[in-house]
Amino acid sequence: MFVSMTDRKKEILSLAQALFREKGYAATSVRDIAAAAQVEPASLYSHIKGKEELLDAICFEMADKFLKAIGEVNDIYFDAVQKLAMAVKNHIQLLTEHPDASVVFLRDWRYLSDDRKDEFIKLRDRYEEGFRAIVRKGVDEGAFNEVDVRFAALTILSSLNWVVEWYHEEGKLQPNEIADQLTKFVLTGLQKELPVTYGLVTN
Amino acid sequence: MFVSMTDRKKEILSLAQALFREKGYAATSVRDIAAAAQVEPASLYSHIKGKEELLDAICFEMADKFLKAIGEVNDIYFDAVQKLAMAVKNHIQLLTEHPDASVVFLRDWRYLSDDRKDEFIKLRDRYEEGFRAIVRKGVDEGAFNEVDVRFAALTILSSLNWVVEWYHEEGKLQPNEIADQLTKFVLTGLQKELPVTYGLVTN
DNA sequence: CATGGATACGAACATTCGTTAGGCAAATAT
DNA sequence: ATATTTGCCTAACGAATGTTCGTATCCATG
Repeated sequence: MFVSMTDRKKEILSLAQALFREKGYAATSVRDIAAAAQVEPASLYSHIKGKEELLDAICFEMADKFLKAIGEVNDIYFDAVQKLAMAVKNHIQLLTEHPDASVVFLRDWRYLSDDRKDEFIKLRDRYEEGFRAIVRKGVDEGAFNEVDVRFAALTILSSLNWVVEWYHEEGKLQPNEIADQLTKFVLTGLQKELPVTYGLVTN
Repeated sequence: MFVSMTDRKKEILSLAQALFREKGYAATSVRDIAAAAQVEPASLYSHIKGKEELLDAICFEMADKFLKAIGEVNDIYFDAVQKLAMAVKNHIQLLTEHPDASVVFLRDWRYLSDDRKDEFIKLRDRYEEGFRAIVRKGVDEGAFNEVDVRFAALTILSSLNWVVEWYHEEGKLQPNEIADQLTKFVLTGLQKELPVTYGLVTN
């Protein structure tokens, strides 16, 4: 992560991520970050232009990762169910691989400057559109129920995103298992299919 | 809301809610709230003990509402599916009826003081336990798939909570319609049940 | 050896922060 | 009519905020 950067700067970004996640961007001071980096506050400015650059880097790096992930899915897979499964898997993969950055990405992007925030929202919408496209494809092909596409895509993403709130690496569930369970949940829901009664044709 | 309070204090709390929602608790200053109330900052302290009292009131008022809602559900309804439908309906009802307070409740509770935060988390866990109980009941009765109860309850709540991010009162979907769609989604998922082939007994 | 970038420092800046003190006028209660 | 409460004011406090300035040290490259 954070390519084309000094090692020290990457380190600072990494520390900032953790602090932003823990306390929130607005409640994290430059002095907090400096303390974490074991450096005087002023020294940070040898590496960064300002506090917002840190937030900016985190948000747009993650946006880039998510967009690449959904791009691959829509390039490679054909079946809507397969696409969805892969999109979920990639999404969970990113959330669990970069838990700090993900929380900041999901929660603190609105502290970006107005211009950058607008840009960010566009990227996020492109990502959501990736999910909408999958749902739409599923509906068109008759594989999915005729749901409101926008509504469904947002609901799916919602159920995925909360994972960062309770996921810990020590936990018993592995990212792929989480993804599998979520995919199954999204596709078939909670309710058990009632077994077809012997001899009765229900259609 | 905010029973046993001066009208003026209720007004201030209402304004604070909107600001906290818009900018986040940490990024909202007492002066912002004072300006919204068209009053000098110092005047607020005739009504409140401090900034945190506002956050505290919002979080615990909402916690109370949510707990009452799930309490009713578990008192009245018997069937797990019915319980779930009602829990979802009540949850969406509260989210859409108090959108500002809900966002603060869901997002900014961690800026409570350590003591109050601990209390809050207990209440939140009791609410989640209400959902776990429903899922558990459904599994025990054979109505639901044999899912991880904790995992399922959190996923359901996640998919519900994101509603506050995109719900606007002008929108075409009414709270009850949102609740119905979400209930259906949670119960049966996205995938269309394949029609049973004529004459073939699939069980 | 000289140069320049990377990294860090102490000191200080202007602002903003949450909050307190003390007072004053209008509304309310006795 | 008097006393009390309510609501707001001006002024100011100390602390914390993000950031700038000028300088010093290290290290790799010319």
